This record gives sequence, structure tokens and C-alpha cells, in this order.
Amino acid sequence: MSTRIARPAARMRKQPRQARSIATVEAIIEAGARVLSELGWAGFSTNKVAEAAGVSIGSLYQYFPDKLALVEAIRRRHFDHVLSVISEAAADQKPLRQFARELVRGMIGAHSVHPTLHQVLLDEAPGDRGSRAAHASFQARYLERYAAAVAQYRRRRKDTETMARVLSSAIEGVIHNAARRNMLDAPELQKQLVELISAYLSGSRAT
Amino acid sequence: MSTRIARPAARMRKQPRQARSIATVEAIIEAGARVLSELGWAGFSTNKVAEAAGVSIGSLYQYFPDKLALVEAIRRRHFDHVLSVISEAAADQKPLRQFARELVRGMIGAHSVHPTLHQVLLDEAPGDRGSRAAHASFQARYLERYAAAVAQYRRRRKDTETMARVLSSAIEGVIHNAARRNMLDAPELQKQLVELISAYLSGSRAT
DNA sequence: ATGAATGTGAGTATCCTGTTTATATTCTCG
DNA sequence: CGAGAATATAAACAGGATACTCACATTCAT
Repeated sequence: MSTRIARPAARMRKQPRQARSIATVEAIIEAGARVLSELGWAGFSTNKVAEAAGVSIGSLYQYFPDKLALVEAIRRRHFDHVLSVISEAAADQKPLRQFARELVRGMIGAHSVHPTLHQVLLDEAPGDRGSRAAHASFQARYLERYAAAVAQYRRRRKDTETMARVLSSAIEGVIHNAARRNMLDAPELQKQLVELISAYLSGSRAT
Repeated sequence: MSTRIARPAARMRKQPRQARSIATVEAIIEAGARVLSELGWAGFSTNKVAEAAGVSIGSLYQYFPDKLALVEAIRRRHFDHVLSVISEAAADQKPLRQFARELVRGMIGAHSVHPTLHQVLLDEAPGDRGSRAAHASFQARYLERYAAAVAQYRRRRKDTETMARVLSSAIEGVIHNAARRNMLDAPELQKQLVELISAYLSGSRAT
């Protein structure tokens, strides 16, 4: 009951040193992604995340100075994942159809853990401090990969960037929609998405 | 006392009889659409809508029993608009490319007033109560039109429904993405979207 | 001019929010 | 072991936003 040792005011931003705390931080980020995906930004509260992580709210604030820092961590993790997926699919010089297949497979995989996380991250982001730079940087590299792929399978250099934008947003739209209906792993959907990509990039130009 | 959400309450509390009140109701719905599109569901509050409509909060509650009834009205208005756009584009037997062009033009038009309204309506809806039926009904008719179009330009009857889903969500993805960047009326984007639709529906099937 | 229709907006009650703090538990290492 | 550092807990706080009501003011139709 008695408080004998007066501790100096605890610092907020601690670095996890022991294995235990590292696991805690990981659990918080993971739970945060889940909450963000399931409840959206509107339902994303630090208390809810802590509870979902099976961790007290105090522990959360021991490692993340505020809500935005937590979102930032979630964003970084997810975006890194997605970027690596595109990189892998676009590596080497593969025939168009194979590229499309691997891209679809990878993108679906990246979204099946937290189906709507990507969309929430894009649409309802904080938008203010600090995240702008990271966000723009990701978008740039994201489009870059797509543009490279487009350039690889399309001769005309003219609308490469626009095509990359159209292609990426179309894919995202299909995947997001499928995620909302829990149809992410329907084989015929994957097949049709491959079909869409291939058709667009081969560009028949038929009337 | 527990909050009562038991009743769907989709109807209006009071029927506007005079021209003045009709204009008020219209202003509320219009402002609601604007707020919903610009601030998202998280920022959609009845007070904010009333203020944006240049109307007192009391007037709002004179015609809409609760927040959900207002969203319902907004949703109905927007969805009716979109449905009519698809109908018009798919009417008659037009060549594929012309259909694609008119569809793109119409969809972009339907989204350029309140760019992200559609997406917000789909993603961050009330969720459970009352709206489920209307929502499902819209989705059904929505897909129906797309399926009809797909069947019209594609011989194989097999994956018609899946193709309709893929096509519609791809178009929505592109438009939503463009709306977020204020690029809805970039001509090259429209052209590429037409290209995407045509390519997918002509279905070159090149390996 | 009178009653009905319409409009007002301060006020209410409630719920949540992010964050802090005092305290309890677990780990590291001499 | 055991002392102090690292880590974890959960109650509590302060502030704000929320949906919605109500007593009253204004404008309409007749």
C-alpha cells in the first residue's frame, strides 16, 4: 500500500528491450490492423486496440506516443508487405499471363489477412502530420512498379502512367469489393481478374 | 433506459406539405450527401448536416426521425441516379465501344457531384438495421444491369455473373481512385477506362 | 386573423475519447 | 538471492462530441 520509491515521471516513448515487450508491441500493431480493418477509422480507438491485443491501454502508451504513431506503424507494415508482393510478381521477364496470375495471387494474399485494411488506410487516413511524406512515398513507389510492368508489356510509351493508375485502381477495386463479400478466394473471381489484366495489357483495340 | 433502435423508421416523421418545407427537406438531403462525401461517415453528424444545409437542427428532426433515416434518404437518391445511368448506357443494342464510352461518361457524371459518396455509402454504412433490404435490392439490380451488358457482348454464358462483378468493381475502383485525386475529368483517364472495359469484354484470350 | 405548418437553437443527457498516473508484476544481472 | 530497471496494469480524468428534445417564434393557407 505504501509508496516508498518515488519514480521520476515515466518517459513515453520507450524502446522495447526485452523479448516480452517486443511481443507486446507486435501484438498491438497486429490488433490495430485488425481493428482498423474491421471497424474502420471511425471505430479505431486506442482502448479498443489495447483490449483486442489482450494488453492494457497503459502498455500501448508506453511504446506509442499517440494514436497517430500507432496508425503509422500499421501503415508502414502493410505497405511494405504490398510493395514486396508487387516487386516479386514483376521480377524477371515473364510472359504477360504469368505475371498477371502471380500479381493477382500475391495481391489477394496480401489482402486476405485484413481484408479492408488497405482501403481504410487510403481513404480515412489522418492526413495531417508526418504521415503525408510516408504515404506519398509509398504511392510513388507503388505506381512506379505498376508503370514498369505496363511498360514491359505495352509498346506504346505514351499513356504508361495513366495506364498504371487505371490498372492498379481497377485491381484494388475488384479486390476490395471481393473482400467485402468474403469472396477473396473464389477461384473464378481470381481467374476473371487475371483475364481483365491480360486483356487490358494486351490491348486488342477491337471495336 | 436503453437506446431504442428497434424500429427501422425509414419513413419520414412528417410529410412536407408546403413548397417551403419541401425545399428544406431537399436542402437537408443535399447537404447530407455533401457532408457524407467530404467528411465520411465518421464526420457525418446531424448538427453538421443541418448547419451545412443552412437549416436548424430542429427542422432536420421534424422530417427525419433519426440519423439513419437521413442516410437512407441520401442512399436512395444516389442509388436511383446511378441505376438510371446504367440503364441508359445499356439501352438499345449499341456496339461495344460506344456502350463503354457512354457508361464511363455517365458513371463519371454521377460521381462528380459528390465524388466519394458512393464509396462511403458502400463501405461505412449503418451496417445492420433497416437499410439492409434496400441496400441488397440496389446491389441486385445494379449487378443485373451489368450482367445484361456482359451477356450482350460476350457469347460464353458461363461466367457472366462473375464477370459483371469484376467489371463493376473495377470501374468503381478506377472512378473512386480518380475522385480522390480530383482527376475525374481527365480525358486520358476516361479514355483508358473505356479501353479497359472494351478489352475485357472483347476478351482476346491471348496467352 | 386564426390555426396549422414550419422553423429555431439553446439545452440535455450520454457516451467516448485519448491520455496519465499510481501501483503491481516480471525480468536482468551482480 | 535481491535490488533496481523494465514492463504491465487498470482505474480515473478532463474534455469534447454526439443524437435528439422542447418551448417558443415565425410564416403560411384560408
